[in-house]
Amino acid sequence: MSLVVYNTISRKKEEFVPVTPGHVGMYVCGPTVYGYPHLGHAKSYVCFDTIYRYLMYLGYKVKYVQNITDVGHLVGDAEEGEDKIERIAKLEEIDPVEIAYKFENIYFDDMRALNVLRPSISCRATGHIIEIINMVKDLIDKGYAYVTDEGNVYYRVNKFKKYGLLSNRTLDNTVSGERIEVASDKENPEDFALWKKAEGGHLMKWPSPWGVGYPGWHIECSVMSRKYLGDTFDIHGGGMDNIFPHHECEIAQSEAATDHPFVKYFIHNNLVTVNGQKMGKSLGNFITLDDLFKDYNPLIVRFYILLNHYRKPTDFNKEQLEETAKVYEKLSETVKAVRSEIKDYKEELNIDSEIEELRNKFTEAMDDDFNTGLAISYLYEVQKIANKELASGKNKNKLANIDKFVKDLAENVLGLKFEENSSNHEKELLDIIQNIRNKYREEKNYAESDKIRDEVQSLGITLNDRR
RNA sequence: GGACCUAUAGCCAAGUGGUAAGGCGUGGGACUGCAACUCCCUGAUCGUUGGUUCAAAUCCGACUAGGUCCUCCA
Repeated sequence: MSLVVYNTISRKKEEFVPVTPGHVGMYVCGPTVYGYPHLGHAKSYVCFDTIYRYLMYLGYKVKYVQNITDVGHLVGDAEEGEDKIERIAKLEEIDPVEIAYKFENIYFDDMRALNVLRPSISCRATGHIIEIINMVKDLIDKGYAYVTDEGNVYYRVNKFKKYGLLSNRTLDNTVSGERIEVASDKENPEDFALWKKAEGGHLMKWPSPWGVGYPGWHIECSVMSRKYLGDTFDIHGGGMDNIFPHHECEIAQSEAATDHPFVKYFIHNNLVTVNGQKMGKSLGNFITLDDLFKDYNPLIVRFYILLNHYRKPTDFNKEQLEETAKVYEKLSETVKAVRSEIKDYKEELNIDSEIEELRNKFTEAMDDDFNTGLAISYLYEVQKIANKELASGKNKNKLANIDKFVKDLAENVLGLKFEENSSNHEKELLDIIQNIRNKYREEKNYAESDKIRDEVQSLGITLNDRR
C-alpha cells in the first residue's frame, strides 16, 4: 500500500511521491497573530499536525515549515487601510510587536494543549524583510512586477500564464473591487501588491528601494517557503479559503521568481461552521480556543476534529462535543485498564494476528488521503477486543499488542493521549473507598454501600465495581 | 454573476461501479443485591430528478438546500 493524497491542483487523489526520496518538505500557512485562535485554526492545524505525524510514522524525514504572520494585513479599503496588528495596538496604546508576541504565545499555548507538535521551523514574516525585498526586486527585474509613482509595487498578473489554474478561475470572471476598492495606480485591477508604501502614521514599516513601506499580503509565504524548503517542495497546506487569492498568488510569485514548479501537492482543509452557520465575529458565534478549553479537555476537541475527514466541513455543536467527550472517556478507561493489567509484563511481544490486521486496516485508512474517521473506527474495534480480553482471557500478550496499537497509532499518529492525569494518590484513595464499599456489599449492608457510591458520584466519580 | 466544497438512519460519520463500516442514542437480552461498567442482538436503498451501465450512494446532466471564495480571515 502506498500513500494517496488529494491534490487541489488536479482535484484528484494522487499517489504521493516526494521530490527527494525519503524526505518531505511541507509548508502550512500559519496564523496572523493579531487575535485569539479559534476553532477554525484548531481544525486546520490539528489536521496538518496529523498529516505531519503520519508522514513521520511512514518513515519520512519531514521538514515542516509554518509562518507566523506578524506584519498583519490591510484592513478597510486599499488606500487608507491600516495594518491589522497596528489597529489593535493604537487602540490599546501598546507596541504592535508586543501584540504580535502576545498572540503568538497564546497560539503556541493553544496548539500545545491540542497536542499539536511544533513545526520544524516557525518563521516570522518580520524576520524576512530583506529576503522579501530581494524577491520583489527579482520580480521587477524579470518584468513580472512594476513600481508605481506612488511607491507601490504590484505583480503583473497578465504576464503569468498559469494564474488562476489552482483556483480554476479566469481573470474575466473575477470581480475585482468586490470588497476592496481598486487602487488607482494599478495597471490592471487584478494585479496584487508585493510592496506597499507606508502611509501616514503607519508604524510597521521598513526602508526599501521603493521607499519606506511594508510587504504585500502573499509575498512572505513565497519567500520563506523558498528559503527553508527550496524552489520546489512537496506539500503546501492551508485552509480552503486560502486557495484564492493567497495560494494562487504564491504560485505566481514563486514560479516567476525561481523558474521552477512551486509545489507538488496542495492540500486544503475544509472549514468549520457552528450549528450550520459560518463562524464569524459579527455573527456572535465565534468560538475561541481559550473559551472552549475552559469547558473541555483540548484533546477531546482534537478527537472531535479527527472524527471527520479534513476535506469535509466540520459543523460544530456542543451536543456532539459532549458525546465525543463521553466516547473519549470510555476509550481512556479501557486503555488505562489495559495498561494497568500489563504493568509488570515484560515478555517479548509476539505479534497478535487479530490486532495486526486492525493495524493494517488503520494504516490503509490513513494511506487513503488521511482518512482519520475510518482509522478511528478500527480503534473502536480494538477497544472492544480489549474489553472482552479484560473481562475474560486476560491474555497479556494480546493486551500488550493492544497497548502498542494505541501507543503507535492512536497516540503517536493521531496525537491523542490516554495517560493518567489525576493526582498520584487519587487512584489509591479510590481503591481504598472501593474496598470499603465491597466489604459492605459482602455483608449485604446495601444501605451503607449505596451511600458510599452516591457520595462519590456527587463528586463526579463513578465507582466501577467490576474492575 | 463566476469558481469551489458539502448533502448517507433520530444525531455524528465511512464508503467514488457490484446490492450500505463504525460511534452515540433507542429498544431487547446477559451480567448485577439494585445500578454503573462490559458483552450480545436491534435501524437507512444513500437531498430531488433525468441519463449512462448487465449493475450507481458511487459516473454524467439539471434542480434544491447549506457553506466558502472572488484580492484581510484556518
